[in-house]
Amino acid sequence: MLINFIPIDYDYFDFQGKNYAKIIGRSDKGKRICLIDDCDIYFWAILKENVSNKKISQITKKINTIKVEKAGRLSKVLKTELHDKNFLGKPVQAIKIFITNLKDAHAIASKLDFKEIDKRREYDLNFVTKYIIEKKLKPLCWYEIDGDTLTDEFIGFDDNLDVDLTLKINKIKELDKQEFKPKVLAYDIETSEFEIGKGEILMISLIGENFKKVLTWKKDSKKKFVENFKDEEDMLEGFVKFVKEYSPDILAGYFSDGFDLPYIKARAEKLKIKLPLGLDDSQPRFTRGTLTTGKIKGIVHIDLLRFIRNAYSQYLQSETLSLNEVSSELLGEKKTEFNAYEAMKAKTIDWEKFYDYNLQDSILTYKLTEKLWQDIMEITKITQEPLFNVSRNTMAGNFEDYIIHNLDKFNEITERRPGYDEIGERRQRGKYEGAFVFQPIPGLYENIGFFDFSSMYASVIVSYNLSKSTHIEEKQTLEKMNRKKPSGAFAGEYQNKKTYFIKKPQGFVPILLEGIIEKRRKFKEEYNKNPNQILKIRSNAFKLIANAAYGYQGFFGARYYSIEAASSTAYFARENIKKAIETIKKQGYNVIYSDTDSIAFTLGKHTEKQALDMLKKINSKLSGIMALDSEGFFKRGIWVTKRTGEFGAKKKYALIDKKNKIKIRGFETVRRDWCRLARDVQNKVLNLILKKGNEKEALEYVKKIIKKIKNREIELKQLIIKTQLKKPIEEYKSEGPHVTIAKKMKASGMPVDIGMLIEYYISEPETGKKRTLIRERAKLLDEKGKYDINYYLNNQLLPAVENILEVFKINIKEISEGKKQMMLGDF
DNA sequence: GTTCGAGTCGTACC
DNA sequence: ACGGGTACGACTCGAAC
Repeated sequence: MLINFIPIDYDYFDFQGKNYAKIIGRSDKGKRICLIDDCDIYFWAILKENVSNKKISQITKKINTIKVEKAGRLSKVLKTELHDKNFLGKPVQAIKIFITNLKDAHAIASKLDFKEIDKRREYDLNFVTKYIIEKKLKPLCWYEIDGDTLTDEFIGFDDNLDVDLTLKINKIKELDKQEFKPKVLAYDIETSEFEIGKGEILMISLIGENFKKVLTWKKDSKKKFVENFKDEEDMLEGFVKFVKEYSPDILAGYFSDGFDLPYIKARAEKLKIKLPLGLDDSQPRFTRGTLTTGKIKGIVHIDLLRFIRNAYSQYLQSETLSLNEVSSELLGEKKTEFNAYEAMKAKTIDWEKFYDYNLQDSILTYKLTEKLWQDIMEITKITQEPLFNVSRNTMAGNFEDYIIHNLDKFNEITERRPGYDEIGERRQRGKYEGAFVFQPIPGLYENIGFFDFSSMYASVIVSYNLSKSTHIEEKQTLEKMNRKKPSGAFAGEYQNKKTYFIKKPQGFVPILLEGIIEKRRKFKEEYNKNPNQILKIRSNAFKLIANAAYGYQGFFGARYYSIEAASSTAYFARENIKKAIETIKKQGYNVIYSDTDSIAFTLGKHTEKQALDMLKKINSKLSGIMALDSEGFFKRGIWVTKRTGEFGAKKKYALIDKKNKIKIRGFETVRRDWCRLARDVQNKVLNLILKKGNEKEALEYVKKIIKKIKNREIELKQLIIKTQLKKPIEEYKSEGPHVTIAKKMKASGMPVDIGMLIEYYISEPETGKKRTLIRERAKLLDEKGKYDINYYLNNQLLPAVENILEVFKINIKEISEGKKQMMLGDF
């Protein structure tokens, strides 16, 4: 039987002691299909150098007899084969050991204690990853499947499986077809308490295509979309029923790994009911760890917050990743305004409003899933790991998956994941020197050019062949190359010592990374010729993965960890940027700033064309695939002094382009832990100065605001300070204002959780007290009190503007105090 | 009791 | 435990006076 099929969810099962893959997906007719496939299970024993053939056959014989009995299961070695392979770029002889059940790979591997065996590898890859690599049945790609309906051996296997058809795979053929729109169901719950399982689930909303429901047992409603149930138990069963009827490919929530799904499970357990959400009626399973993840068999549970946090957040302006802010930025739509907590506390709940509110959350989640689907799908296709993992992976994790799924091209055996001890050692290793940041001279500059290296760290890794498998110690270099100077190597640096990387052959990590950069370049070029959304998303997906390579190699949890490669990446980046700065200076330009991969300079008497010609010249001399781009030319820019000392502050500047578009970096304006007033006034000041080229209007404006603060004309809303609670209250060694407020909140029964933004304002000190700590004056928003004029002047407004005005030799602090004296004099 | 530098903490840049 | 280092700046804490 032939069908066109797209794999969506992967799982495996044991049958008569063997592992089989179970793949859930759709046919091109929209039918839900389950495929069963077998797959060789094996791992590798890498032999030491120069082991004799006689010895190898002796070992092999012994290996063939290994048996392990575990968990009532007898696992054994099926056969062995000797192969020429590569490990970390070096040729090795390795025994391929075929076994019956992957679950026992660890146990069998630990029995291989022959002194001729150097390393054991790939017993730590999971079945699904191995299966995808072996059979090339990649997630979210279309295939023509030649399969058989189940024969005697599997009969009855799919009796309890909610699919239209189950086939056992014979042959797989990849198709060109690309498009796929999954069936998505978004969900969201509302509860009476925040702590998981503590309160009741009041309602659950569901949104699909032409499908909207709010399930509740609290209060009957005439709204068409509200389904009434007699109690919570009944509602939860109704939830399962609706999900099963809708039969989605994806069940999407927002923070649903950490809240909605665990809550539903906790309540079901408490009420002693089952939650057979899986296609095989299994219940959701949770993995433990710092971050819980909820898995449903056959349906891909996606927590959009996880994806956004890992893949997207660095490109968002939102100050928090709350559903409200993210939706507002990405969709231009907000949550329904309704304070459930307040309403419940006051016991005056407008249930109709509450239902609308609950529904809107699912609507936003559904729309966000639609909006981000192409991104998730592209990354899934590139890394070839199942959607469930990709939607939760960090970008470094995605980069590692990409490597693992492409190692067969290099005949490479996969390196193992570091163990507990190894991670400990890696974490103890000292840090290394990072990026170069130019010390700016404060001032207002005109006609500024901005150059930056494109994907600098990734292109350094490729250009200097920096990776675990290409790294060599100095001694080795000298010996192997039989030279006094290691000219066959790139000399990097780690902790002030030279460390070397072979120039040739190119390592597999740099090769793979070069491929990613190359594809990114290609799709970007295509997009520029023919702008369409898919090309943009595709180019962006490759960019995201490329940019994770550097962090990956320096990350202690990486299979291909190389602190020397990471350190040397930063080192070569520094060398390159400094050299570019020197070149630009030599051409008569004034370099005013540089951070990591960018350089700002004033044109002076040069034209833009001359600057671009210089750019070409610089590019022609750069190593490998490195490239310096022009980011653009700006009318004006401002750099200020540090608060302490007379030097220019790094990572703080503002620019205005020819279209009067302003770009602000590092200033309080873009910091969420400053009050709205200080941020807005600073923003206005920067705007006025950059647009006009002088400070006059800005100064008048600031004076006006100072007066307003002194006259208590500022609304409290403008004075709220928001600080995130980063750890449990008890763990703070030093108690800042936000910790004090968090304590207060907890004491009054308000929900306080790690990650929360704590909001407060600073009130006047009690009379008589001379010196008080800020935290003693910090107050909750609904606590009565007068805002502290001095605090908001001296700790918020003036610090935000004084360094900017100082560029024009204005001392706003003196002006402010002078006014104060005058005012006092008025009385 | 006040002063001041070190340490803690949060947030931003790239 | 779930990418990296660089940097600013507020605020607390505690030693030194």
